[in-house]
Amino acid sequence: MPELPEVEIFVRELAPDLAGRTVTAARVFWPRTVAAPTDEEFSARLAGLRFDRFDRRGKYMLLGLSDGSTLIVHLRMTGKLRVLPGDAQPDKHTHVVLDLDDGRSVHYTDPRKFGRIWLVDDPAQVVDKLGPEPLGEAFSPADLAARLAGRSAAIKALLLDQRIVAGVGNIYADESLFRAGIHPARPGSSLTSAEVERLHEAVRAVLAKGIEQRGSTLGDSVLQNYLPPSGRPGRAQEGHQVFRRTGMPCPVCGTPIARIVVAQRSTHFCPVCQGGEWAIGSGE
DNA sequence: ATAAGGCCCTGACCGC
DNA sequence: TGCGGTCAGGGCCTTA
Repeated sequence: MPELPEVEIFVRELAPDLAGRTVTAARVFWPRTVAAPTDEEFSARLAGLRFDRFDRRGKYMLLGLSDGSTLIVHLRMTGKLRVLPGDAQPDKHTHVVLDLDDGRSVHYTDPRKFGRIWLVDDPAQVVDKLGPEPLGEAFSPADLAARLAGRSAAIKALLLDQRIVAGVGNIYADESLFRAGIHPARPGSSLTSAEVERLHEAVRAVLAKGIEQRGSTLGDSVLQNYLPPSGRPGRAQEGHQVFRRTGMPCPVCGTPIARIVVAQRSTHFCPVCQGGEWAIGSGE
């Protein structure tokens, strides 16, 4: 699933291909993919606009256009954006195609149809609820502690809440909690300040390494959930310590990695390294 | 206000 | 081989 590192690589790879290109036509095959405005208005407004800015907020791609509006793309589970030759045929999973003035086309494909695209005047209309960028200065141990205060939900669930911190998904949540040595089911408010500091460091380190390794490509055929526009798979999955490693030895202590469900998400952790002795109300 | 559960979707996988 | 059932999963919506 594309999370912050994967989306970052997407934007970086798309930028040189799209910069200065003008959209000549927009074709929508699955209207629900376009969250706003209506698909007719989407196509009508997009024609004639030129890409000139490229940014990311959390897991959202922000593609700026020449009239000041922004094309926002969220890939969710299985969305992909590729720049293809103009004669490339849309396949059964292609939901939106943007034709460009250089004869090529941007294809949005998404087998799960969970991804969404917006065309808005102000990106805040879509991303204003997001918490701080984890790699930015606004994200500090104090900020994280404040957002966790009084929260009884599992820390794993809170890490997945985009209002706490933007861009962390299932993979990097598990990896961050492992790096910080924190059990994923711990109530958010039960973390000590030392643990919050470790978690803050872990989130940043894990995401930064994910970007460095160009994201995690956990392929399974059509559902290959992440392949950047260049088609070069990422390598971050090779560094995963716990994610989808159920039963395999913990890289630190050798204990088999366990899998539980937290917040309806599969969750992987080391029962020993991640606080085997924790219990609600036990202190320490 | 927070927490928990359902929903959207469909390929993959399992059992028969 | 084919069919039915189940699962995964981010974000949004509803319910308590």
